[in-house]
Amino acid sequence: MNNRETISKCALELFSKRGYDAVGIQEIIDAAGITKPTLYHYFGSKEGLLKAVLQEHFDKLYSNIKKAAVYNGDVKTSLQTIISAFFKFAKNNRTYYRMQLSMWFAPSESDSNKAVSSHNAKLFSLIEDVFAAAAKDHGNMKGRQSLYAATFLGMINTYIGIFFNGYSDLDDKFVQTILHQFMHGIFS
Amino acid sequence: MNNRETISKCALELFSKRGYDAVGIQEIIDAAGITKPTLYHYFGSKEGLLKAVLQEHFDKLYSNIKKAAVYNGDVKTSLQTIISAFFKFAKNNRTYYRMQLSMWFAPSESDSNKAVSSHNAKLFSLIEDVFAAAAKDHGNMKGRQSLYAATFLGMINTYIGIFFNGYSDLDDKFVQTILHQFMHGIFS
DNA sequence: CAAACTCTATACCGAATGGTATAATAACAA
DNA sequence: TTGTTATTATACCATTCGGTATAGAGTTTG
Repeated sequence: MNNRETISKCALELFSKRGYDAVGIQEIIDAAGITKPTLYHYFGSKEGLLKAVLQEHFDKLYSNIKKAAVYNGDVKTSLQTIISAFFKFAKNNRTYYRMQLSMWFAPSESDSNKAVSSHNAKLFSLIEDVFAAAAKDHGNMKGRQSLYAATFLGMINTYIGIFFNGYSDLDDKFVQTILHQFMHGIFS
Repeated sequence: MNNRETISKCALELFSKRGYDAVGIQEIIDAAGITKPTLYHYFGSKEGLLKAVLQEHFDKLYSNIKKAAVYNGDVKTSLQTIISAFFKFAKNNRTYYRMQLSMWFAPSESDSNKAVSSHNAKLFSLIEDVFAAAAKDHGNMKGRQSLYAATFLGMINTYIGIFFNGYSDLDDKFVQTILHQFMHGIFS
């Protein structure tokens, strides 16, 4: 592993554990065993480092969800596929997803939230599009894509948070639970 | 309004908007129009200030939820009352609830999360107790109080977050939605 | 070999951080 | 009036913050 990767990895771990604002550059370079100019050579600034770290992992998440977020005529199947994709990613990238989750809920004018907000918007519109497409077959869903997407993502993240806190595993039974809950909220 | 209250109010607004770590003492005293020794006289430290601000508002929230979290034989009614209590409080204390929410999702080793974790635990056990009591009438709920409480609180906070982001209002119809969704998750 | 480029270390910068020692002011009780 | 206590301001502290100027080393290219 080269210095750039080492820095990125250490930064992710520290940001995820203690938060972006609370972690100083000094701490990162100590953990990575390098010096400041090396970090600034690769990332330019603390903010640049955060953005780079986010980008790396988000790209993976985005492509996974993009593959999953396809409406083929059956809402239930689509949503189930999406939930599974999120769960799988969260399990395989716990440190990153923890950080992303905390930044998503961070104050709107914090650097953390600003850094993830565009990513979240991209993810959001992916989900929104599914509901928009499904609205053609289900008239009662029309004009509610945004609300549905927000609710759906909120529930997914709720369950991932519960998983992180050890209250449950993210197994197939859980996928069914969230799916049923959500569908019942929509169609009743 | 005396100096102590002014400081507390300004700190809440700044913490809620930009996050605890990102806000410096200097900024708070500038906003409050006082000087450092005054702040340190009343609160002792930055952490003491945070704890005091949290305590003030949490006490109100806790007593509201405590009144609402009573099981009288009907799960649905109990949960509905709890949801309404949360929604009402969130609407009337937006700034505070926003901050609490961000701190609840903050990294586990951050000062923010440490400061709210004990409060959250108190709230959590209030809800847990309701499910534990209800389990006497519904055998299938037995031993799952923790999971149910986590899910239930997660859904409530999801909807409050959606409300904060402007996707919906927290009206009675919304209470019904979350209630049905949750109940459907449990009893199916 | 020499020039150019990439990467990294020493040593430093000004500004901001959380926090405090000292003392003045004000209110109040004896 | 005098002593006491609570409250506030001036001025300061050591440390840490994010960031950089300079230059040495390693490798590549001409």
